[in-house]
Amino acid sequence: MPELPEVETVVRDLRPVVTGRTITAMRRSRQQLRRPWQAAWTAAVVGSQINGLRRRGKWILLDLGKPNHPPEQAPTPSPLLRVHLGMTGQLTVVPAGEAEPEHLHLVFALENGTELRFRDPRRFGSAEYFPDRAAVEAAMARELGPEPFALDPEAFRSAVGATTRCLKAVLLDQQIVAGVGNIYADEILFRAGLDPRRPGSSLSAGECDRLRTTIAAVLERAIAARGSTIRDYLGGSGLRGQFQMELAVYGRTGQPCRVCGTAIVCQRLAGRSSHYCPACQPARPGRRGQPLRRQAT
DNA sequence: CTGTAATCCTGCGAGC
DNA sequence: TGCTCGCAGGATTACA
Repeated sequence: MPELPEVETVVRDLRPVVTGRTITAMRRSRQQLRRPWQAAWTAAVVGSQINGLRRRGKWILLDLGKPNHPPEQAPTPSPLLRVHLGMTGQLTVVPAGEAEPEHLHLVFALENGTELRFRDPRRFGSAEYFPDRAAVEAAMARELGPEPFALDPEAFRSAVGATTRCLKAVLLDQQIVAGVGNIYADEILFRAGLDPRRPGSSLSAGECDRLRTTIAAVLERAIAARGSTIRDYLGGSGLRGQFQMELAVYGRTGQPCRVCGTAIVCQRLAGRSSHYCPACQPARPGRRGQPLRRQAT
């Protein structure tokens, strides 16, 4: 399930092999993705040059432009291709002759004989074309919170303290911090020693700061490991991630906590399966080390 | 405001 | 061993 570390890995893998390339042709499967591909987009994309590849939250942004027309001299606004990997999306660059896998939905032929391919078995992902990059970025600035590595301490304390929603819901809220999904939310809360059920407003300033620095630390560590491959995820170069080996709580229901040996609990929070150690993540501050013997439901 | 649940979708594992 | 069923969840939307 691609979250920020997985998306960042894809972007880092692909950036050197797609930047400066020109899209010479495009084809797609008959099946629609999460958001429909408009017929007019294909004509707009073909002939474009990929000027850059970026990540914002869990979104992948491809800056497009016309060859020999630098963005600042372009007569029209600079276009953008925006991709979301959803649950099972894979974005890779391969030689054009390579055998086509199942569930291949978008293929962009590049002028150097390679192809940028979007594969997504579950079709939770999306790809959209926007003629005006600035408009999309303005919309994303409104809808998405800050990147986790640039969190303002005071603004973060204020956002977390202002809500009674549980910490799990807070971390999944892309408006509070962009890029965290279910796996890393659980891992972050474990490493911060915070119970995922606690309301945001119950955190002390110190706990809030600890949560903020742990978000960045866990995501950085996961990026260094090229993300987590639970089942489907592949990086842009087709490699699996390695962070799944380091997961402390996610997917470890009933297994002993790696720190204290207490059985990891799984409970549904914010509509998602949430894993935590009842001893290392005490329900109330200052009760560290007291096993709660809570049963999974 | 907050939570819950349905929606999209396929693959897989548990259970019978 | 083969079937059904439930679950996995990111973003969005509807509703209690």
